Amino acid sequence: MATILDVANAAGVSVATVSRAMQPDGPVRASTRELVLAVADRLGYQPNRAARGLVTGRTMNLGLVVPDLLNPFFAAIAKGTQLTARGRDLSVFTVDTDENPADEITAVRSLAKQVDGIVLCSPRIDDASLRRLQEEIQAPIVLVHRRMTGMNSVHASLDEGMQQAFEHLVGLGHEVIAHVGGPRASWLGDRRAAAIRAAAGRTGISVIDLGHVEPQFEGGIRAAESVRSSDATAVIAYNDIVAFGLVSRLAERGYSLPGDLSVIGCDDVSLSAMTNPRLTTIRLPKFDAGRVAVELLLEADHNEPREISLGSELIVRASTAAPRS
Amino acid sequence: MATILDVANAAGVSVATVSRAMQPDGPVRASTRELVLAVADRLGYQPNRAARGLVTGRTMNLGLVVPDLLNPFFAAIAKGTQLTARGRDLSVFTVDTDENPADEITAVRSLAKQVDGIVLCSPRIDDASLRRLQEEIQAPIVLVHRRMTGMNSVHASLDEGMQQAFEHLVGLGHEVIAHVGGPRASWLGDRRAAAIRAAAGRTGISVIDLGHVEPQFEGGIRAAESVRSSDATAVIAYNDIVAFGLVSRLAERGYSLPGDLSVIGCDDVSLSAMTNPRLTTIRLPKFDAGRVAVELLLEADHNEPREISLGSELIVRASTAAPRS
DNA sequence: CTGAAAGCGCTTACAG
DNA sequence: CTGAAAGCGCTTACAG
Repeated sequence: MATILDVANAAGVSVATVSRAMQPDGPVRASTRELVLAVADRLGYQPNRAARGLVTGRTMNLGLVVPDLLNPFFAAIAKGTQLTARGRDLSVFTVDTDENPADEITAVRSLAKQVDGIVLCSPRIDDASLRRLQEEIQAPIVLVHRRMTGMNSVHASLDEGMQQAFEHLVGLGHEVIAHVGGPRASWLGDRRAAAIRAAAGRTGISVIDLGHVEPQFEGGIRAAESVRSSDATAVIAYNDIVAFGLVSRLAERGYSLPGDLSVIGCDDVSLSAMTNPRLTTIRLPKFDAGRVAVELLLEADHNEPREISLGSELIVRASTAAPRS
Repeated sequence: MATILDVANAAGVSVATVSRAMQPDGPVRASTRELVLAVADRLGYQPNRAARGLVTGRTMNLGLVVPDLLNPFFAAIAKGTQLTARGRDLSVFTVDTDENPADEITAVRSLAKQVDGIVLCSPRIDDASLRRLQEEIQAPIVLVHRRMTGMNSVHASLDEGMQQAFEHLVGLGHEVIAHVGGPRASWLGDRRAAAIRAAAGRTGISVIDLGHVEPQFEGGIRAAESVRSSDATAVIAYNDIVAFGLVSRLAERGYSLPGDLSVIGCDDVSLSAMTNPRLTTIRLPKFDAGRVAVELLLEADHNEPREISLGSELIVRASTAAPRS
């Protein structure tokens, strides 16, 4: 709990000099810096960042808001954000809103004063609220996996991955596939639907829309029945977790996968490579999305927001195969 | 970016009065508070917590240090910590050390000044370093899933769960089981080994020690061979992830689970209920561990550290069955 | 290169 | 109940 004054006294200099010595390029005589640093080290002095932030206006803190840390997709983004931030000597406040949209607003508001910027991950709030929030606070925000004109964002383009998925399926001999969608009116959901339409059009595969489910394991369970009663020989699920639910229920119903049905997930969550069968999925940037978000934040120009689009790619594993003829 | 002075001016009172009005039980006339609060609300005033912390000595921030957010076990603990903290109006700095012990020390040090306490989760550093760290900083630390005399901690007792696991196996008709251990010299690992010895002794089951593997999916893959060549009809894995690796490789080798082999994991990570077959596992407190850690931190008495032990329980799912006779 | 002083946004005795 | 003032730990013009 040594303070800058303690160091100054012990070193026989003023606090101003200590302050300068602590800065890599502060104007101090080399020998003075050496002395100060030695004393600081001996006393275990760590500058109080809050006090520093008060005067510099830079807190050296970042805020990270995610809907659910238990969702490995967000955990990966959080990890990317953390590690990148730490590499730049930034601390990060993480808040898990537990999928509660109202909490996103609260979180951003309370974070606003104590951070230099906020990474807002897949916000569930509507466009209007989002825009209002942005105008209300002064800290720059960067959106992850959501886009909004006038705001900084980094998101994934699903197009490449989806196109690859369709080509993969066509190559295997599939002709009709089903799509199990996630929550309605989710930004990512809309993007996904568009990517599917585009890929379907290009490959000539026909797509059966099986409607929307909650983006959880249970959603997949619930969708299994409609998949069974459809003519599809393959199914693309909203995300990996939904795919797991699908696979699980189908297996219980006696399906042998991938022989009886090919399943493709989305996200490439770490567990996708651990299930049985291992899941073929469309990999979305997670760690990288977090990394880029931090970089964007640091060079954010409020007047000229940037939208960064990262790619996606199909990861072929064992849950897809040729259909039974 | 309204400041307390802005509010004071707009309300025609002093900053002291604004400050008091913002505190639930501050000594202000009711009508004054009403006025101030209205003005504050209109201006979107949010007190600067860093400035407040500077004078009160309470930052209203907590630090959370975990080895790996991608590990769903730690993600759950992080979530429990977050949500509990938020319920008490505390913000939490999260740092992911990426399994790097040295970073634990760095993280705790840099956090020390800006938080009221630190939740240190499953630290990988050795006892001596841990103790040194504790003495070096002034902020209270509470250990999660690690115990150290003289420090606050919340950890899980594996005894109940392990006993239940053995009884379950005995009831099914198993007589010899294998144990795949995790990293040597891990605190939790030692506890686990002790719990197994105790349970084995009580139930009369004989245990084959299959050595240590990395606590990852690959560890399970690697252990599969020795499991196959052993006489065990059931296996207890270090954690769920290792169990997944085991199951995966065994399935590839043509094993039908649980008929050919019963598998029990540990942790009850969310994915355990999503795999095929669903994993029987020993549930360890995760969310609750995080919650209790925060509570402990708030009432922490440096002079009289407390050690809280939470229970464990067997969750029977589909990866265990009677052995083929 | 160095120090004295002002000030960042708040809270809290101290007076009234 | 309210205000003026001091002070939390720092940084940064401003002088030297």
